[in-house]
Amino acid sequence: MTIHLESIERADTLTEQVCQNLREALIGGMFPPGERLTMRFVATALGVSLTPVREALGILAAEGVLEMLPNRTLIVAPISIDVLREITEIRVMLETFASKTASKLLTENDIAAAVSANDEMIRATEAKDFKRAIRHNRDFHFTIYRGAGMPTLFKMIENLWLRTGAYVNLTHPGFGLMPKAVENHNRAAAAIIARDGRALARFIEIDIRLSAERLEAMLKAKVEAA
Amino acid sequence: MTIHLESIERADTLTEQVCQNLREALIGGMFPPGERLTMRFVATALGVSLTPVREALGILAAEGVLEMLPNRTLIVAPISIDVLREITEIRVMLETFASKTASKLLTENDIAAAVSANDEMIRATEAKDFKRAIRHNRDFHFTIYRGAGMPTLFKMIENLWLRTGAYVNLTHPGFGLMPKAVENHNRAAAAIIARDGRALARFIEIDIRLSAERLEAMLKAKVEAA
DNA sequence: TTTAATAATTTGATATAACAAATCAAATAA
DNA sequence: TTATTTGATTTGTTATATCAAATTATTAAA
Repeated sequence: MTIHLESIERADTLTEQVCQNLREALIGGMFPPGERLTMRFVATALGVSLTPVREALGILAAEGVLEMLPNRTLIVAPISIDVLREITEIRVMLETFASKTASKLLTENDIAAAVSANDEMIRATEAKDFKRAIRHNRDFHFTIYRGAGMPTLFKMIENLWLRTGAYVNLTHPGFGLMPKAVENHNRAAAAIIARDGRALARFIEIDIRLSAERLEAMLKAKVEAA
Repeated sequence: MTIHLESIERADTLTEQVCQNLREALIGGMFPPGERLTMRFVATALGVSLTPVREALGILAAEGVLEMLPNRTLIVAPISIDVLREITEIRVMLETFASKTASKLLTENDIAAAVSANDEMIRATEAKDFKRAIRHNRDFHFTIYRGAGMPTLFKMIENLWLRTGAYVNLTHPGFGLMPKAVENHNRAAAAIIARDGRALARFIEIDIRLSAERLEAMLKAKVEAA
């Protein structure tokens, strides 16, 4: 007899949990860039010992999400304008490639999910619920990128998003309301439905560059203020 | 009085040293893909405690260089053909971009270094000293990529190289001798001197695809053998 | 001899202890 | 008051101890 049972997944390691926890906090804009993260603080906040926290922070630092100062202090990595521009060009390459690849592979479910995420995002923006809007924006993009079926590419894109994540909460309010951006998003959704990879890639690129411009303006303002 | 002293760099953390050590071993092909790495083995081999080893392995695993099996065992990440193709496409995008950017920025020293690395690589290949050839090939490529002045991009490229690193030592002997590859390398060197970014990018792409084909053939042979 | 059950060993996960470097606070001297 | 020095505290680094899961070795049963 061969019974088909679901394979039991072992519970995540504490390190993985801490990592994920911090990632979500970063995406949620809980820590502003430059904020210092001490190990004992994170450890007591999450109720674990130093060991898994240290490992998690080490991983995030290796990914460039956190930055280690010469004193060995870890801070949420601030982004210079140069690095932002660099990340933007890389994002354009990777995300347009993922979009083109995905457009042929997306299931009907994927398409429905992406379109609904887009709708929800616009609705949330209109309701000025920016946290929700940001989440749905993420869902929209990542539903597409995941659909490309390329795990390495996906991970790389995720990482680049994470690195700007701490800033997104700061730029988005104004950005979400821009008619240009909304219109662009809707066109992207239409391109998904039509499985028009080239068009989708074009709109994704515009989306990336629009938000990068936004962020750059914000960074410049910050530099001047200092 | 203001004396200008060189800033003292703190010695690397044990974790960083272990990380670097393992990276070099991987590049050098010391561990075949699939090889298991136990923490205690690495720890005693390097004469440190488990803690820094565990952190280093965690980082390498997060980077995809090592793979964690369901049992929590860490092995040198084997590469499937699908992932190889994925990595190849990403490499083409990132490395041609880096090449184009670098061609305008390279200093005369950089150019000299790249050209000399190329010469050395060909000479080492002719002498059938493949270890040396591999090292100089790396130097050639990374001198260019570093010249783009894009730290994030550079890190990403480095990581992709590392992931195929464990295989390179297996494919290279035959590859290095291919007249097509040698000729292509020489043309790339000429393009660097001429600061012809577009041409350089073209040759880099050919180089990537040639070696990827090589590797893919090897992987297929391996799969059949199993 | 092969299989099943049990014991011994290895290995990864986590917490804690100990130390050194860095930071901060308080006290003292200018 | 301002600057300097000393002392106390925090923080990162590393090693070790402990435990549970997994693997391997051994023994007993078929």
